[in-house]
Amino acid sequence: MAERTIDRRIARTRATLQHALISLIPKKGYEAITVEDICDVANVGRSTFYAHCTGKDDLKRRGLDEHLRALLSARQKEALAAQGDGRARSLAFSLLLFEHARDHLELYRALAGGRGGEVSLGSIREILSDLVRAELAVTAAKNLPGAAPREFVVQYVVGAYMAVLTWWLDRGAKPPPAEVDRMFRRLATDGILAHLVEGS
Amino acid sequence: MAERTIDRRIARTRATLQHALISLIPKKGYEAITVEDICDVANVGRSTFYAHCTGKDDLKRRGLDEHLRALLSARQKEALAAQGDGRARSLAFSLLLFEHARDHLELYRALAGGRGGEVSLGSIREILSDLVRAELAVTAAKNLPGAAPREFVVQYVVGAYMAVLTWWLDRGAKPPPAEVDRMFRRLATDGILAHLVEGS
Amino acid sequence: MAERTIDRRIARTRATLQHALISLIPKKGYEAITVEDICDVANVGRSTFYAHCTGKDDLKRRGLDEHLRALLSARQKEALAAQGDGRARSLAFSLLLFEHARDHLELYRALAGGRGGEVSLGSIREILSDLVRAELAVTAAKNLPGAAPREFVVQYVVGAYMAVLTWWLDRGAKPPPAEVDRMFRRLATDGILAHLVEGS
Amino acid sequence: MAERTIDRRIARTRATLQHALISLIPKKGYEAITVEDICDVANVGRSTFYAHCTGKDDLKRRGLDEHLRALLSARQKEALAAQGDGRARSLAFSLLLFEHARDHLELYRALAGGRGGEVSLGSIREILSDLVRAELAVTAAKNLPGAAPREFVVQYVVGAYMAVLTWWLDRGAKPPPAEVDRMFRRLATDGILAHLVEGS
DNA sequence: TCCTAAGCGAGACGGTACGTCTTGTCTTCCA
DNA sequence: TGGAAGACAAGACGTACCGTCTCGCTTAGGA
Repeated sequence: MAERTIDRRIARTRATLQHALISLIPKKGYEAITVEDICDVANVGRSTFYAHCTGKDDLKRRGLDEHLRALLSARQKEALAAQGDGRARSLAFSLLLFEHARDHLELYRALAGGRGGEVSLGSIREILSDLVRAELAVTAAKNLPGAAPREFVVQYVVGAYMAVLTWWLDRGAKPPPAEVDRMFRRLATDGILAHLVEGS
Repeated sequence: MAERTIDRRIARTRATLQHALISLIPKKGYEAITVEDICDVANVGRSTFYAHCTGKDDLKRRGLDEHLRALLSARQKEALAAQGDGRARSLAFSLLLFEHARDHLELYRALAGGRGGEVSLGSIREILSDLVRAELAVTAAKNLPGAAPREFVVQYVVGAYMAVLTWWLDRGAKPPPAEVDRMFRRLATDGILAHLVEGS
Repeated sequence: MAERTIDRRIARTRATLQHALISLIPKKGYEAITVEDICDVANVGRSTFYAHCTGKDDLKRRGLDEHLRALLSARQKEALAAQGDGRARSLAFSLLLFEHARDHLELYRALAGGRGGEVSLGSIREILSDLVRAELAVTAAKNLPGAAPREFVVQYVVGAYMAVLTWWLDRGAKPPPAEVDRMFRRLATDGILAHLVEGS
Repeated sequence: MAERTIDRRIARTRATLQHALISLIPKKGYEAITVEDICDVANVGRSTFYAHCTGKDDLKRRGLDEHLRALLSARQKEALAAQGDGRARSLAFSLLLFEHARDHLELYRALAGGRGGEVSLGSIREILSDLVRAELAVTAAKNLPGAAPREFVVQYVVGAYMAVLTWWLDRGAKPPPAEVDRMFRRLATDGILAHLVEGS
């Protein structure tokens, strides 16, 4: 069979599975979903499911990965390119992702909320780490003696961001993205002491 | 039967179960452990297990959490009480937990490492949140207008700490606790900008 | 737990499974029955099923085996004991089994009919072989030179009997057992030539 | 494409499938063979397989049965035609099949041996039944009163033959076909009593 | 001292999800 | 246009855990 035709069929099945998973998450919660549930919704046999991924987690990861990595890496390039003032433009992904999360609120809340939240966000975490790592490589000219290793800072920033994002989503994403973004970047760049004594 | 004797028996069984779980974690990883495994190691019948807790997670929570909460909250009080200078003493739990993690490296790495890491650390996260929340209640006199909500800061700090802790453990906890603690608190209090431009 | 109590519980479950299988055979035919069907009828979990037998065939065999071997070996002893005239009493099992089959017609037709018939009858075949072998050991004084080996005769007789029994059951067991028994033993003892030329 | 060419192609594919099945039987046993196995060996797509037959059993039947039926019915006709003395020539298929089985020992043992033996031999049984039925129609002039129905005798003879054949094959087909044939026909025509008291 | 109620081990059980396997259908392309 | 390739839906399989349960055994107070 022609490769392209097959590829298209496969891609369509894969997409159906992704969509089935996403549509189920709000109904039952990620943890409670079974492979059979997904197959039923997607009108797909169990064997087909396992022909495409090794399990529920794998399916989720593949979907999220492709989605996010495409989104972020594309727009991140612009941000990095347009970067003049290190302070103003640093952590460029932040606003981008807050906005994206608000636009796809259902999906994000489903992924991040409740028990399996942290697991689900593993992929986002990795992607963000890549971005922050790249950004720091530009921003921080050299690895100063006595300073924390660059990877340490990466983990610090990404960990903080993920926690804040999750919390914001769990509360309904009520403050507008721009404001959350401002708060996060202020804490990240200036530290909590500055925040505590002066306010914004 | 006398209540006290019974209580003692019960406590002993409970402790045996806790110990069985902890001893299994390094061997198979938390996720892979089954209730039967625990019962086998503890020489306990399934029914007894379920007489004491509702499942694996419950057992873990009761054990680890009580343990940690006792450890941290006790010493945290001293820290809070002795707190004169907000800068020097803030985030008092940090060094304490780094040290504790290094002392029980096997256990922590088992909990934090690999796949289910974030899930397992959920309890620690909650405990830390409580601590930071309490600390901020003292440190930050009022909720300044324009500043981030206090809970936002809590999530930020705890998220960053957990990420850094996990990363440190995954790397083998090589830098000494005191140094990691210093790096973390520097980033947290003064922000990454200070870190980037000046060094320590 | 006391052995007897457990044994009783186990025996009851086993019996329930046997009964479920037997009750299903007339409805769907042996081949079409799934393990899940049996479990549903028996109100038993899959795991319990597999704790008692290795599969559908095994369940069937265990049931049939116990049942028949008990029936035949008990009554066969009497027959052998009372045996005076080799001609009149030979192949003593024949009438016994024809009658038993008619009394439990549903069961036998279910087992013997259709596709899996021969498979199902494997156990009966073995049991009968044992009986005939024992009978020949008494009847045939010595292994005459030029004659067929005794085991050959055993296979011959049992094969013929099984075929005749199956055929009779498939036709509804209409001729009375006594008559079928007479026909079979006549053919077996005197051969088909005698049958063809003289009649009974 | 010319019809004949197509027909030839079809026939060739069919033959390839047959051959694939036969070659697999000794390796895995009939029951364990899957359609995919056959397709792999035959270098044929699944769709092609199902274009030629409805399943594994169908393929076996078409192959083995045609083969045997051709072999037996051709030579059987001669036997029936040349039949003068009912005793000497009766059960003419017997020697023929014993010889054929010995010549294709591997195949027959695969079919007859072990578990699924009787199932696989179902086809042979049917063919033999047809032959014996035909022979009896000639030999036994009329349905004598009191005698067993003709079909009863057919089942009796075929059952006995199949059992003896299987037993012989399972033992390695050691006695030469002629001898087994003699023993079988002696038992069949004269009965076991004659065998027991006089020998050959 | 015996009695009695609880904790406990043992493990059978009903259930549920898993990942694997085979079947038979269907679609697309190639020769 | 027949056949190869193989994706697919369907669904049975045997396994692994789960959480519930029933059963006796032990054991340490209160009678």
